[in-house]
Amino acid sequence: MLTFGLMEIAVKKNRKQQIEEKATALFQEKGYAATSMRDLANVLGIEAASLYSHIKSKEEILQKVCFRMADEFFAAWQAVEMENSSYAAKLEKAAIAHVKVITLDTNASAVFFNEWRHLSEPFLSDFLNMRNDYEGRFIDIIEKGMEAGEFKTVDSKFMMLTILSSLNWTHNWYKPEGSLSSQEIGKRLANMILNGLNK
Amino acid sequence: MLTFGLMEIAVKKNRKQQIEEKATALFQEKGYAATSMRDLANVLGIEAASLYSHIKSKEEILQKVCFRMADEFFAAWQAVEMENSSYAAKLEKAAIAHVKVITLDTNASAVFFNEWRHLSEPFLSDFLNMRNDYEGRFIDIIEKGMEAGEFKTVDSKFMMLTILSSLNWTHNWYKPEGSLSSQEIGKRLANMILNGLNK
DNA sequence: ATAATTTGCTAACGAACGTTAGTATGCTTA
DNA sequence: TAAGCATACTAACGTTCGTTAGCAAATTAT
Repeated sequence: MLTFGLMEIAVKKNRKQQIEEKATALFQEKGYAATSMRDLANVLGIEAASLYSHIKSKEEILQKVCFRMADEFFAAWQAVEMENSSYAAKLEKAAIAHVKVITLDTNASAVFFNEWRHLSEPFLSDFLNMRNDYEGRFIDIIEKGMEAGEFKTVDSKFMMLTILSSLNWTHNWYKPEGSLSSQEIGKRLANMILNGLNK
Repeated sequence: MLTFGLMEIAVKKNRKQQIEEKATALFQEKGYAATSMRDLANVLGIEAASLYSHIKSKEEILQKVCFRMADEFFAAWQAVEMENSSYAAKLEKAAIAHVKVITLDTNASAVFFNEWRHLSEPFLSDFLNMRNDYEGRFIDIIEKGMEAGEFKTVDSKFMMLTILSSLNWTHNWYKPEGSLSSQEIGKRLANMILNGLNK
């Protein structure tokens, strides 16, 4: 059967990818520290030692997930820089882009948000520097929007933390089969952030 | 020396409490699974086995922290039920009360928010039921505020998740020595939620 | 004064941990 | 057909894990 043959090839060519995928799901569910290599092997139907034909270490998986997600968040920012009307529009673009990255892989996002502290140096410092840089971009929009008289004069860092917490939390409840698209969720969150709940 | 004598007594009377406090700090810092009883003992300057003169198990500490925090969140809700003007005012009261509980112990809050999944049954189910109940109270305010024409007609669950994510995130950045009081933070968050960032 | 409680120790338990070494099999490529 | 690569195995390593048993000293309560 041709399809079967192709599937077999696909499976074999991507065994490492498969390991990372299952590991990501386990890290999301039980946490990095509480997930054992034997747990992971069990999900894949192999022995724990066999994993090491494909990966260097448990932490290598965590590193891959964390830095791949970081890359994706930065890459998605392109859409924000192309927005040239208002800062409100820029913020909406940022929200949509950010949420889009999260919804494309909620498991990896959960690991990115919750398990990064298990990175060892120098990865931990690199990670925190990137996060700082990223958060700075949000602060930038808020402050420029304030200077332009578009936004209320507020504590920009406080506002960034509030905004990002709302956006990031989507990883915890978004379901691809739900009625809301990723884009729609980003729009609604941006609307909430900009206009609030009051009528 | 009198003071020393009193300190000694205080220390001994509260050794269990002291263990829970240090454990909470470690769970916050490294996560529950990555914190060993030997880590904990080391912080207290004793042997790991000595901990078991005071506690039944590692998980017992987690249970205590999680359910004490849950109790406090529910207790703080009294203030919300006394508010009888608008639903916006009710929501502000809820935000202030919620943030107040978090800021009184950010370490315990972090454990409450991030480590509950390591609870075993039946504690895990109990915990999730309580959380569901609590979230329902926020949904209730939002929906009644919508019916009263006070709030925009929105997805109430979506809104609850967005609001609570902002409130909960304070555990991650609040510092008692900072310039904002707990009350002030609650007010600002409520204002953000109700009116948004737009001028 | 004595009993009870609190606090801590050493030694050790079985289990689980991440990982390595060495080997075997089958598929892909030259 | 041979070489190389992908995949997985068994066996085991040293380490760390949460926890128990049994004992000892000091403090507190009766």
